[in-house]
Amino acid sequence: MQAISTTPVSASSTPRSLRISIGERIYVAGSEGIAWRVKSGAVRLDRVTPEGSDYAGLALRGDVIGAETLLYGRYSFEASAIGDCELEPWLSAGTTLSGESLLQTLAGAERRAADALALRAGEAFERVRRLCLLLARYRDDGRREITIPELRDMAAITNLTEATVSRAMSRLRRMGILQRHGHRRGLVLPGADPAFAI
Amino acid sequence: MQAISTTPVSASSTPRSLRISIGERIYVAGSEGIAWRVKSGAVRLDRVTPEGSDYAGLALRGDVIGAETLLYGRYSFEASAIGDCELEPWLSAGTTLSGESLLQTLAGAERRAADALALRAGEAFERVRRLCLLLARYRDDGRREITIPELRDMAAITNLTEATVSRAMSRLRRMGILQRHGHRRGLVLPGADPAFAI
DNA sequence: CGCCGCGTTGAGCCACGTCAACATAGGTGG
DNA sequence: CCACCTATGTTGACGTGGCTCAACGCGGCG
Repeated sequence: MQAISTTPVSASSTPRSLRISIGERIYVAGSEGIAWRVKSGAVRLDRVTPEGSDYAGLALRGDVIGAETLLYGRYSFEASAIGDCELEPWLSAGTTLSGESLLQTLAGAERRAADALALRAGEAFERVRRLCLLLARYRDDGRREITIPELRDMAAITNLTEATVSRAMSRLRRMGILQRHGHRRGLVLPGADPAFAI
Repeated sequence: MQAISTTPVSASSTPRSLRISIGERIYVAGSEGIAWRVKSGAVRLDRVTPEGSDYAGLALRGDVIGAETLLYGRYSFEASAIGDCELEPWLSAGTTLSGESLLQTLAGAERRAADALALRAGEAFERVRRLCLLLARYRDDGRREITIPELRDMAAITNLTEATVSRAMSRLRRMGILQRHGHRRGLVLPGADPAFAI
């Protein structure tokens, strides 16, 4: 984990877009910065408490992170990339706040929160399978692919242990639902298995 | 459970505020209506799927429910009162959308979503205890009180079974953390136990 | 080369789910 | 008023899914 927050992006020098690699911190709670829209990838949000930081939300393509900076100037949560991410500034300085856009963001946040809650219900295998579904994206050839996050992150999201997640992933591979997942994290092609179609 | 959605509240006849009793449906997914701010009480949100409806979020005092109606005119979720509620219309027709207010709502929704996620982590007793804390409110005399939701709702929120929640509630009572909770749901006074102070 | 972080897998155990019986409150109709 | 029914909550007995603990494999890096 390499923190990029040591060189915070201020609103005055807004870049076009930002690339973050899997495993990297995007920002820490309490630091200054701007809001971002996730163009691609997956982001894990954490709430920081005196006893440590706890998983507190998920952001995927289209979601906005750090919106609270438009109010307070500082991030309330901590964000880390759990897949290679591309971010773009959201509502860059000078742009007037569009009520429509804000409402879209609010509605999206509520849907995503429901997704995150659902990932903590049901049997272990089902949870991991649904998480993979959520993380999958379509390629140009119509097949799907996933960048598998670290087990630690998948475990936090599903509220399972790393061992249990590992067993579920092994089973997904044995069943042919996931292909090509070696000993290291990386790109995986979900099969065309109809069971994966839901 | 008595649905009030059969007489939907249109934006043209906006009431000052609305009182809903514990157990009643506030609105169903797909129906027309307006957005509400929860002045007091607790609301359970559900996502409706072909296989039934699943718990999808919690709204407490200050939170906004049904904001998506400002975009689509219809509710995406289903809402039910799990405590006696007082609701007031949010951004009634004619009021211009305030970016500030929307951002406050967005930030609040994200915090609440994090709370809801946290209620599905940790040991059963801890989860139920934290849920009670979240539902407690201060009275004029400085003591706290809770309207205990139905076990079914507490079970859905914490992702436990009703039996397990019942055992946890019994233990809270035996420990003196909750007082006066008979065989029926109702008002309960949390004790001044320091363990309850967190 | 040796260390370290991450992932995998097995063995055993326990917190919680399942199932069931019962208690209590409220409603409804006689 | 009681008799009865239903919905909800309580509690016990028992089974099990997932946690714990541990050993090991593998890759990256100094």
